[in-house]
Amino acid sequence: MEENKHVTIYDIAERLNLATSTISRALKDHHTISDKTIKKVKKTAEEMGFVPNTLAAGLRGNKTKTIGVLIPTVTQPFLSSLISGIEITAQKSDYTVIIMQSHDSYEEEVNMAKSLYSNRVSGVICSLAMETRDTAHFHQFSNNNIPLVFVDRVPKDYNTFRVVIDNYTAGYKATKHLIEQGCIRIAHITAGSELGNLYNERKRGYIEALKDHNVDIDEKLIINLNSVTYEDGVKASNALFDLDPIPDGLFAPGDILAVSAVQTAKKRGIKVPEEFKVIGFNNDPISQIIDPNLSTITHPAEKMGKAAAEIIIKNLKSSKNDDAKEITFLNTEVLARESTQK
Amino acid sequence: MEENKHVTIYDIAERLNLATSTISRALKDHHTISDKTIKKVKKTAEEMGFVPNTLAAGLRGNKTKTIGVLIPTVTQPFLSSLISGIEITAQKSDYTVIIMQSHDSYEEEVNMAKSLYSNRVSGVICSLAMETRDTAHFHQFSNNNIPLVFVDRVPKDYNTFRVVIDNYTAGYKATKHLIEQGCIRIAHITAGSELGNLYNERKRGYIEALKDHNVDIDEKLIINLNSVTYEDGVKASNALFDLDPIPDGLFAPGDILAVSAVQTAKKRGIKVPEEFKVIGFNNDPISQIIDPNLSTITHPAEKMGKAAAEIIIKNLKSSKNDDAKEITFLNTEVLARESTQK
DNA sequence: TATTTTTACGCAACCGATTGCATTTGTTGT
DNA sequence: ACAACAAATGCAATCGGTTGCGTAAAAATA
Repeated sequence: MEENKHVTIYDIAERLNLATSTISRALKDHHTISDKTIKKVKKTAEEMGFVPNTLAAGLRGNKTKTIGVLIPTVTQPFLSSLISGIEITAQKSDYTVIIMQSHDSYEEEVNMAKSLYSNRVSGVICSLAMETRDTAHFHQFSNNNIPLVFVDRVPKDYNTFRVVIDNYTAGYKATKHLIEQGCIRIAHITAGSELGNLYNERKRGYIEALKDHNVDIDEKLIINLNSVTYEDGVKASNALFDLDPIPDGLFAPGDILAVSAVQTAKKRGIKVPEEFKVIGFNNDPISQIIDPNLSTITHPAEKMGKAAAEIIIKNLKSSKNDDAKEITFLNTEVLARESTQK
Repeated sequence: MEENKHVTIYDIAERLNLATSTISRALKDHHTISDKTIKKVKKTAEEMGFVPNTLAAGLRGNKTKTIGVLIPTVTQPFLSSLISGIEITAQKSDYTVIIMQSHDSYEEEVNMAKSLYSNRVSGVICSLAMETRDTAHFHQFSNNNIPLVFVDRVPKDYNTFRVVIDNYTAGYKATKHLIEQGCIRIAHITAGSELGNLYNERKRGYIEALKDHNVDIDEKLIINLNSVTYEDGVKASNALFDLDPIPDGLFAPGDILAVSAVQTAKKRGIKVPEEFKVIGFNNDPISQIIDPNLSTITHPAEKMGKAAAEIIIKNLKSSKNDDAKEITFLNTEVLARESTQK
């Protein structure tokens, strides 16, 4: 059992008969160190298998080159793509990413925020838990000048960076697309949520599009859900199909819901898209698997991740206390596929 | 701009006129500290908004209560479920999880392993990158007594913990299922990979099942891929459908491949399962979305994650140098759905 | 050659929590 | 009332890089 103690700069210093400060600077190509020494140090460090202790550096400098990511779950395609984007950008600037899942629980979110703070992350990227109504647990970051970026599910009353899509416009576009495909009784599924007002926004877009195109707004066609699981979607769809007449279109604010509607329709012998057209949201992988292929709204997950990480890194570099916490809007598009074909 | 400096145990000590050692111990319910003091300290800590600095503790104790996870990507359903399992277990014991993606690149894997080591993770859970042929970059963990668990895509010649399924048996079961459903010309798609020999194992199971049931082994029905993307699957399927006669069954070692085969079949007017039965692998979400629903082999991702994390934590607690690095096998099952119905 | 400037490196404090050991306070026994 | 012992707390070193400041050596200038 080789119990190699970690190699430190002290070990290198001793071997080369230099001061630790010299080693430290040499490893960072500090200009006051001669090229000869730098080469010598680096070579020796390599030979001895030196790996810097991030903790020590972080403790001393009170910064860690770590970005904390706090999201509901990693298993949703949108969120795992978001992570992917964050990670790609972070890695380019040599940042490490810590990922924590709130599982949409407020309590867990509070704990994990504390844990991230405890780990002295340099910046935080967060998509709020469904349950979250209060954002006080993020003050610890704001107050200590730790850049904080909310993504997608963002609080509306918090002065910090936000990376989002324009949910209103996206909802409008989706609904307009259905209208253009000939729908006149368009249903909508929505979900209640105080802080993450994205469903409300999508609904607003839906309503406005109906108004603008003189399509009747029928409250019976709007179903309100507490969560957006497949099962909820099935229930909502069945409720819609129990109506007489059934709606001829549906704007579902998520592909899972849309897929559940398509499958429920098929089960009940309702033809998609002939009798019932559906447009989803997110462009999840399943949207291309289902038959008929699902029309949907693109949700630029990876781009959003990259944008969020870039904001953090840029902010960390400039270290100016930019009070301007801008909101970044990314584009969405209608992806017309089979499920809304005329 | 409130520039709150972080509250430390020194601040608490000063306020209460106690030594930092007392504070530190009080916060951990050390038995040598009186209940009165403990309560007082905890209350004050709470009031002052104290959050322990993980870095300082980690530096001092040379342990961080952090588990490093090094996987190809977070966007695959299997891997994101794996993470989920790891996270759930880790959280129960108050461990933090750092996730890094190798993107199936050997070079990135080497770098990130170094980064994890640099961050002094307490343990490491890894699923190897496709490219990886050499595991020397994991010695730094083994040599320093940092528990290392490989999951799913594991090296065969490395004496450390491994959590896997029995790919051979799974492949055997899948193939046997097709035979039982009446298939006699069963195709198979496989992928080359030195270290992660799981495709080879699945193929072995396929071959053995054919032999055991006196079904002809036809090399033309075995397609070898370099990667397992949807596009590759389409190519492979088309190659199979170009044969005359076409195979009547396919064991695809991944649901993406299986789905691509089903869709390709449908496009070419081949009826699934009547003319062509397919069984996949993993039980990804898409397997329940596709029409017909895909028969598949369960792959207990979350369980594997939990098991891996438990091994790490258990090992860290006992701190015995267990030389017995056991291999944990988890069960798989055939999930018979529509795509293999008689 | 003496003096100023530049270059290269060393010294030591520092970050914040932990912990072995020393010390003080409190309690029990006689 | 005093030794003997237990309980509660303090002291100070430690983990490993980082960095401001000081200084010796080398190079440039007078």
